[in-house]
This record gives sequence, structure tokens and C-alpha cells, in this order.
Amino acid sequence: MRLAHITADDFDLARTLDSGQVFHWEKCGDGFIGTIGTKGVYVEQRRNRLFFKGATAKVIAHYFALDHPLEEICRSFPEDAAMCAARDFCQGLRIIRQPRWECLATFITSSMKQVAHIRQMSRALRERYGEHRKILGGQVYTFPRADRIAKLAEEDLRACALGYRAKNLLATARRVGSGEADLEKWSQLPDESLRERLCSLPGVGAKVANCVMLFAYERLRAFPIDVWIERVLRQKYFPRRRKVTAAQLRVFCETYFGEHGGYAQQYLFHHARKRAAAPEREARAGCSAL
DNA sequence: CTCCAGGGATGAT
DNA sequence: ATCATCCATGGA
Repeated sequence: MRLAHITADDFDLARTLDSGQVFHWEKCGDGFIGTIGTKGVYVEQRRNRLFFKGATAKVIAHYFALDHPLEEICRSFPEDAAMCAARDFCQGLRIIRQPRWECLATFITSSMKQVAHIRQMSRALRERYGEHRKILGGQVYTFPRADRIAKLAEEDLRACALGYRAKNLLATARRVGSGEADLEKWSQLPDESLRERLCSLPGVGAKVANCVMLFAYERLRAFPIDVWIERVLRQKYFPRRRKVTAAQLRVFCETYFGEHGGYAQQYLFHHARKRAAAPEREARAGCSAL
């Protein structure tokens, strides 16, 4: 099998795909299969090279954000103990550039769900309503367009195990599919206006809006606060302080972590989730005891 | 500000 | 085999 390749310094493909920002790539041999937009893609890392099939080098490099100046981004992080530990743990993790609708829709389904569930919902939606692509003998499916989902019934989405999220995804798909909400045009807006627009969509609150800003609009300051991050913040940055409100945390994150706060968040998040399975309970217990 | 519905996988018993 | 746990949004 003949694959094209490009140089990918300071990049860890497996870590990036397993960091809770994207949910459809599947292990296949020594690499992964998935989609980038409408293309079925295989990608495999060998040292500092990415071998791939199904898309152009340009598309691959853009999707995986190989142009992000990762060293510079890491240097911009605050140098506290928690941040340094996360930075060392997450070498090569990049925040990738996801298609806007796919990212928005996926994060609407993500609410109150863990990674394993999100992957299953994404897979069900793709298999039933996406377009089939063959790649190296594997089967992949594109994420269904907004106008495709807009035509479905709530029951169809519930059958993909979306639960109450079905209503929200359907309502948002209708707004996006009709052009009433123009996700591409919104990319011109400044952060605050973009966040406002996203939050006006059904099923999108502050957390989901920040995820979409970070993963689909390249707003690298956006700092999604989920339970994992909140745990880290309270433990590492506000130890033994009761009564730190959500608003106080939000303000702290917006300033303290700087212009690449979103990267800092992703590193803290991935480190917290992945550092061993055992300390998890301990960490949670320690948090609630504060 | 607080409370709580919601649902399906996952880990504990 | 049941039982508790995980969790974002939106509305009361």
C-alpha cells in the first residue's frame, strides 16, 4: 500500500485524537480512519511523519493544525506546577480545525455525556444519515449536513440514543440548514458576538459554545469549563477556599491563562482525565472535601 | 441564587 | 443482576 506523507514535528496524532475534542476517528491497523469534511481519510504517524490517504497534504496539515506554533503556545502558558505538569504530559497535542457544523452538532449531543457515549451517538448519526466512504477497505461515514438532519423527525434522532438532546439538535439543524444561522459568516465576528450567537442556538450554553469556538473557529482563548476543569481549577488554583463561584472561576481563566487559554485548558483537561485510572476517585474525594 | 429533569454506558457491589 | 455515578442546558 502506497501512502503519501508530510513532516509533522511536535505532533502526537494518537494523543490529539484521544483528547476529547473529536469523537469519530477509529483505530485501524497502525493508524486511524475517519473523515475530514466530505473525504474519507486514513492517517498514520511514524515518528515525525504523517502517512495518509484520502485527502491532499494541504487538507491534512490544515485539519491537524500543523502550522500552530506549538512551542510558542506552550511558552505562553503560566508556569505554575499544574500547568507545567500538564504541558509535559501533553507534548504534541494540537487543537485541530474541525468543520463548523460537525463540531457544533457533536458538542450539542455531548451535553451530560461521557466520551464513550458521544462517540456512539456520532457513529449512529453518521451511519444512518451520513454519506458512505471507503478508505483502505474500511468503512467510514461523513457527518450528515444540517439540512439532512433538519428533515428528520425527533424520533429518528432519539433512535440514535440522543435522548432529550434530539430536540435541541433538530431545532439547531433547522436554523443552520435554512441559513437563518450562518455558521460560516459567523467566523467574521469577534469572540463575544460569536459566543452570543452560538448561545442563542438550542442546546448550546456557555460550555458548548466555548468548545465550538475553540475547536471549529480557532478562537484559541476560548476556555470551556466542564466538571474536569472545574475540579482542576478548584484543587490547584483555589485550594482550601470555599465559596469560589462559577463566575469567579470564569474571570480567572479568561485572564490568567493568557492568549492561548484554550490550549492550556485542553492540556489541563487531558492531563486530568488521563493520569491513571486509580487516582480519579481520590481526586474527586479530595475536591469535595474542600 | 437553588433545584432538577434527562438517559445510557460504565464501574461497583 | 441491580445500583449508583457521570454530567450541560434550560426552565421553574
